[in-house]
Amino acid sequence: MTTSQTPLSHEQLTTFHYSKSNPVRVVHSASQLVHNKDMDTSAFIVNELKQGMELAMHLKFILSSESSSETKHVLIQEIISSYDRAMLMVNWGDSGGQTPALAPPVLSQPESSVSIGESPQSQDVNQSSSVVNKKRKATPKWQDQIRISTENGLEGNTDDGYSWRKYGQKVILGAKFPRSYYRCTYRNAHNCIARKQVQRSDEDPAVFEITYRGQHTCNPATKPSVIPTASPEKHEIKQNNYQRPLPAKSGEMLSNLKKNLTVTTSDLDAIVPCSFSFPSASFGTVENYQQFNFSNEAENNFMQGSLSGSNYFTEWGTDFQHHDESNLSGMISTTASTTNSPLAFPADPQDLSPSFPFNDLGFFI
DNA sequence: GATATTTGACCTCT
DNA sequence: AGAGGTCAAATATC
Repeated sequence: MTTSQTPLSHEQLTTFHYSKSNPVRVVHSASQLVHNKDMDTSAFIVNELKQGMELAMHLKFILSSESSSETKHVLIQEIISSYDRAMLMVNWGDSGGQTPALAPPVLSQPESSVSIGESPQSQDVNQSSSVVNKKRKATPKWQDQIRISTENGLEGNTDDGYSWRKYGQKVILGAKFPRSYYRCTYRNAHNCIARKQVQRSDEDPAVFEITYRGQHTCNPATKPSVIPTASPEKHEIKQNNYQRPLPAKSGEMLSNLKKNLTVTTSDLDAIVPCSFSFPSASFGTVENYQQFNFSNEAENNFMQGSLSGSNYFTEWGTDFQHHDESNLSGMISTTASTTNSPLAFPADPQDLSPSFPFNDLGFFI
């Protein structure tokens, strides 16, 4: 047996959570979805502190209104996590850096109001930020960790726009559901080292925890426009009649959509910052974010279901316009927690809720 | 036939 | 030794 896989000097770990039952959409982390290698630690710290300030100000605004306690709680959580991350970065910088200079610190993930089962993997990641973490495999350098709990009504939406090939499944000790292992379909063709793990939450089977390792070095342009067939829960998907790729028409629509949604991630080895490009249409909620990036079934159901073509965006706009308080909290949470990735914000500030106060604060650097 | 998935075995790490 | 991660042959699907 040979191991053809090149050891990763830098890896990216990004964890997403999917839930169709969580009442609040929360990005648990403001980690660097868009991680720019040029963005040094101090910049991250500044970002986090700034984010915390913005959140605090918004909380103040919220407190003076009749907002739900849930919204307040989310804001508080985000503020705490923001400052926590900043402190971690400071500590990390002082530690002399076991982590390579280019690798951002592993970010702690304070539990949010959305209860999500932590996998051993993510626990390791969390611990590694503040405690000397002895991970197996030469201590991978986690660059990112993003967690999203979102309600979208679409179960098992774990597609991120990339094409994955399942290469293993493992029963994890203490976990009710097995963990599935995927790697980029273009691993051989393009030497793409991206991998991901998908595990269903014990606590909430509707929640999928997706952990990304490594970044895609394959050329996204070479990716097929059809939806990857890989699924963490194949049996379920079959039950949901999601066994086949999208119909050609839907695939084409998706392709067009994805032209506007460029997700470029790269390993630090490749020194290519992650970047997202979205159309000027509404963007900023986790829901939106997820619908675009993480919905395998979502894309399918989405296309086959109620939406067609540009409705994808229209729905967002509608969603924004009708966001109630709790949804707003999700938006705030999302935008706040992705401060480090400015591209995660709506391209147009108008896309934010009218009551969204960040517009006035020069949130963008 | 090509490609993807399944799954038992093996490898690495703690 | 045990757990997690990966490989690769067998199998399934297109």
